[in-house]
Amino acid sequence: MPTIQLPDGTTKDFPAGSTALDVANSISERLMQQTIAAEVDGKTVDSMRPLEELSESDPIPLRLFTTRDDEALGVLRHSCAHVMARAVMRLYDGVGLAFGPTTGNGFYYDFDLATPISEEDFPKIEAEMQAIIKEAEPFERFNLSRDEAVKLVDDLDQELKTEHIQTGLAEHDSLSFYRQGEFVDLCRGPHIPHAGKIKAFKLLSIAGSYWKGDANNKHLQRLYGTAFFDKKQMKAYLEQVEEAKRRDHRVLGKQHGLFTLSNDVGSGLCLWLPKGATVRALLEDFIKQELLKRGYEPVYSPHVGRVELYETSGHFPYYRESQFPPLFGHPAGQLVDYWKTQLGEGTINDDAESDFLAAAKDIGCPFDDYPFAKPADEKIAYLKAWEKHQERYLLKPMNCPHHVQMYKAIPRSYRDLPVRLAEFGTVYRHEQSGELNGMLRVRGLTQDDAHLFCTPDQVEQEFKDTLDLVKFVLASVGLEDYRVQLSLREPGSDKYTGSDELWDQAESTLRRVLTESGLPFSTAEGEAAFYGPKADFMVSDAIGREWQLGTVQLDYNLPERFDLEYVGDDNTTHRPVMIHRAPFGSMERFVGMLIEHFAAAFPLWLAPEQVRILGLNDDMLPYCEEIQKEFRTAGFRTTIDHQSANVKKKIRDAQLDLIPYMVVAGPKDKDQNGLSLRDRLEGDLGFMPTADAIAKLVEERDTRQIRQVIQSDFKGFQGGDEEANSY
RNA sequence: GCUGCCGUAGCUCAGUGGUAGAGCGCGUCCUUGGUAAGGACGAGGUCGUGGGUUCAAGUCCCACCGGCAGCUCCA
Repeated sequence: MPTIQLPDGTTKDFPAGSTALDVANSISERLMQQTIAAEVDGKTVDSMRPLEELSESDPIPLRLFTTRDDEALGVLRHSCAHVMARAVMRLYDGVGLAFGPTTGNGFYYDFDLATPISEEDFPKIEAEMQAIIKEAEPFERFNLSRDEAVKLVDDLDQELKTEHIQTGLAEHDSLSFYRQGEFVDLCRGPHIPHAGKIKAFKLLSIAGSYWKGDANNKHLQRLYGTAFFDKKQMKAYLEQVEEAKRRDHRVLGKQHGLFTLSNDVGSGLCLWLPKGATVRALLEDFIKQELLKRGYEPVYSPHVGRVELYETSGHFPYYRESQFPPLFGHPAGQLVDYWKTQLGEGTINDDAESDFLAAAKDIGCPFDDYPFAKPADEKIAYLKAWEKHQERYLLKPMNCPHHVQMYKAIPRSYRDLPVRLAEFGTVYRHEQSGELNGMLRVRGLTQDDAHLFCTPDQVEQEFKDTLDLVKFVLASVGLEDYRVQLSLREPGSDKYTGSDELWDQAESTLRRVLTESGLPFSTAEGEAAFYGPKADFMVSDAIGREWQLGTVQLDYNLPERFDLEYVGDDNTTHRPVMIHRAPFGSMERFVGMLIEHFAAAFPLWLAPEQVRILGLNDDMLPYCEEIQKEFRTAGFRTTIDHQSANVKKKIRDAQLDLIPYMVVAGPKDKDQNGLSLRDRLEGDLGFMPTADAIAKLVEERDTRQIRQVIQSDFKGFQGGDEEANSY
């Protein structure tokens, strides 16, 4: 007879075999109706399984998940994925099932299917799903031994499931399945009690994918959908998706002349047009001012560096795949580089080697004493010795090695620390072509970068100050809603550099400062950089989407690799600690995100064009110019609309151009030495003296007021981690 | 990088084998007006690039370049 403990601490005995639904029913029938799943010992479980099967604890701690809980929504969606798979199997022959997990916004299922599915097939599939839901059949769980499980999926002709049991699940002795009518699927669960709980669902898109995410594996068709407990929530979600499409920075960036991409310049190489450049320059100026106040020093570094520099830092050849190829001073450079790689991989033969030497000789490198008969590593050493005298440059993939050289340029005493070197540093990364996305993912980007070199004792204060800076700059553009992800090392893993002691110290420092800061944060084990733990800012935008922007990283690795030192108060040398930090991340990504956040309607302080002056007729042009002069003197970016059109047309154009303020100037305004002001949000504000209008705008600009953002009440959009329900 | 789809005027798009179209924008002229589109006329395209098929290619085929969606990746 199990004893159940509810979250409020009360305990109660139930007959053997009682389920979470029985417990809910004992409280009220209504609660039972709303119960979707349960939590036992911190794990989400089926509401229809006997509780004593689920826990050894006494009493058993139980929490009921109802339609109001996010956990329940995940369970619902996963069950809906099963319903979708069942519908697809009814409609098509020879459907192979792969995985069908939930995502932050819905679910998908991967199918191995000869017939291509297209969006035109969605109504058909949705109708079949609706029929299944109407039947409201229960989800029934059963366990099988490995052998029985293999036999079952074999009988069902599910080759992928067979493979998965034999490889991915090799360590499981017993495997769970769920049956719903004729549909049986290998699945960890949990599920909703019956299909009737799905009150709103929709298929969203079809896409290609690969078995287990590997491009060498079988190609699959992935069908995406979403589900909710009621139609209203789903409608809100779908509207949010539409709103996101309307805010696409690639469309708005083109429409408003913010940035452009050119085939001839190259993929992922963003061209900042005057208006976009204005926004960026304002943000950069703003940050520069702030950094000066906080003790940072500006530096500049070139866009290339010798390959040796990145060999020392450890980024070359490790990240070679995502770097632009090296620039070689000698024509044989590339040849030698290639040959070295071949030697390293052991994919060579004598003929190829002779060809290589002949080719090298042709372009001026006889290599007379090449160690022909020696092992590959001696040959590599020989070629490396040659390379050492050659020029080999890399477009810089990060700024740290350059800043490190600046630190090393002069001897440092503990009295000089912390040293804070800041630069808008442009770096180049050869991202895969399929990854490029407008300004959000590019190949040339400018980080609002800085490196802090400090003593171990100073780390805590510096980290605290950095958090404070990030909070301040985000608030200045109206981004107040964010959380921090603290990325820690994976315990027991050997892929990190630095002693356990340093890591423990670094991680506990970050954790302590984050806790004291009051910022919401979550931890992610195994997500740390190889050189140290980091704190990433996950920022929510106006319509509730989350973006990873700024980052703060502790680094014990580069100081070691570059042998950085300072002289301590004990007159011996010590190793400084480095902090990498970029509040915006990159200017490209940040401005791209801001375009979507504001839907290109930038607040007054950031608007490329702040005030547009509209004359009532052409006779007013001289007066418009007088007004413009006064606004310009006050530091505003303004233009005069010279169209020979009526004021309605000029206002419409200015509204569509998202200009924060319009000045309408007619004879009546001129007579009274003033203007009529129009706010893009409020409309006509009526007549006011020019000085008053300017004072009003100066106030709004200098306090960096944010007036136009719609704050969404839809939370969790694009949020949340993927949940792997399918084992 | 992989799979699929796409590439026509500055922008958004129509045009499926027989001499290139619309709307918006742009230019000129008329209009001179009070808070989201006044009117007329006009300029503008070797249809992404290179091959091929055909009497004939924007249209069909191939390759390349670029874009989009998804996958994979992101120091």
